[in-house]
Amino acid sequence: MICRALRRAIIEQALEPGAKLPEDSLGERFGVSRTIARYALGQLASEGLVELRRNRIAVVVTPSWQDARDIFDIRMDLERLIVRKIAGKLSSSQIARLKAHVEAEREAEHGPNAVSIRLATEFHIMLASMTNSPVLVRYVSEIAYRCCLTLSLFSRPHSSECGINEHIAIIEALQEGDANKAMSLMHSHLDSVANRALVEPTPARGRDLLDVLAPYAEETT
Amino acid sequence: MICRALRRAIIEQALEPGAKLPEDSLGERFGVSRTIARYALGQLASEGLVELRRNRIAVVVTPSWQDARDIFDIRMDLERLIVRKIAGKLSSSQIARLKAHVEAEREAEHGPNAVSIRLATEFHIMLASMTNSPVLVRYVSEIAYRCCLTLSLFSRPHSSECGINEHIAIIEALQEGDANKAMSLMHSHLDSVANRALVEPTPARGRDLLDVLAPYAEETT
DNA sequence: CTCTCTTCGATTGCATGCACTTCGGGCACG
DNA sequence: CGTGCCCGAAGTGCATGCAATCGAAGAGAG
Repeated sequence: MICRALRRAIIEQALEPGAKLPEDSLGERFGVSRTIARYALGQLASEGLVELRRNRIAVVVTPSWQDARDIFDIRMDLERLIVRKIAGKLSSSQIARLKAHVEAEREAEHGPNAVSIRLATEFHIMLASMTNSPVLVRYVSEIAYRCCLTLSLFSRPHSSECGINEHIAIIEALQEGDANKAMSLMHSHLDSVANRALVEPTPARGRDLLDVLAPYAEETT
Repeated sequence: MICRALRRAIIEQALEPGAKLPEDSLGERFGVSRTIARYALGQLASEGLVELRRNRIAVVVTPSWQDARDIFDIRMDLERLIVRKIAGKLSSSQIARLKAHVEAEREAEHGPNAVSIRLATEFHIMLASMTNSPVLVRYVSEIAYRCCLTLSLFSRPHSSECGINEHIAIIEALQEGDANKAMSLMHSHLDSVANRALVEPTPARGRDLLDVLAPYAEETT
């Protein structure tokens, strides 16, 4: 419960990376005791959204550039696996649900950026859930959520419009049962998201003093 | 700590699927309070090794046949990704560590079955860790551990000898830097493990009355 | 004015207490 | 002999208390 709320707050960037998450405050805010808040933090930590440091306040993770690349790599493989699994096997009601979701994406297109990012993410999770593979759903959810974080860090001028058309194309390929086409569409979709979004971080724009000084520190060691 | 111990107990089948895990007993056994035991159970649950039912004693999960297939599917993809990532990029010390591990596998070959299964599993996790991708390590670990459980359920006459030679072949392909060869070796390795191990459960041999009756129950709903 | 040390409030780590739920054995009854 | 019910023991869900730890602000020295 509180877990879900926290997760949403994080992926919609209401809590930006680095934000502190004291157990008391969370508990008080949600009307539960520290025990519950603590449990939620543990869950989120195991999903890689929260960083738990011993004896210190938990914080929203700040994914590194390397993390981002890793995660996108894995995501690419998993999502290709998903479309391969479900291509041509979707019921008409499932297709309808997908199309309805894309419609919702289009409506939110000019709304708040965080919402459209979340919707785009949920589209992928919806696809995953249609494989009826709980593990796959969990992994893709987790990875997709972390991609949200990453996108918020490394891509200021996010524009998701093109993504919507690609979603539609993927649905059509799935409907036709053309697994290879769907896989290559998904591939290029994710690839374009990654390349559009993941602009190599300008080392100068360090959010944190430590990050900026890291390369210099190496010389002195 | 207690988490690691429990995990090992589960994957070595000291605790077989369905075994009850009361918080008090665990805490007492490990000399900690319920709080810690409870936390460990939560972790293991999020790894899919333990099933947490509200107000009821936690139990070691009993993977279904369908779960097993799903997990092997995903594993196949992830492990192919791993060898693709590390082919030709391993240092000589890494190669040495891999070979040493295989040697350990060979030594344990005629020891207790559970140990050789665990070693075989750890070989794959070792490979994953060489990608330097924390997420990949976590997923493969989790999946591999669950495969242990699955193997213990669906394959009585387990023989891992052939697996050892395949491990060696994979190492050599990685050393040569032949990503495609390594991937196809890994593919056939996992495929043979899956097919050797995952004998379709004979419906008659229901461990549990509920399992047997499950298909019939659907009609009545 | 800056740097360091110290101290105290803030926060976590863990254990324990209490209320509620579930389980299992015994007992009455068919 | 089998079946249903009931109640005590066992176990979980959650809150809270206490000690240990961290960190930020303030005092003091240079």
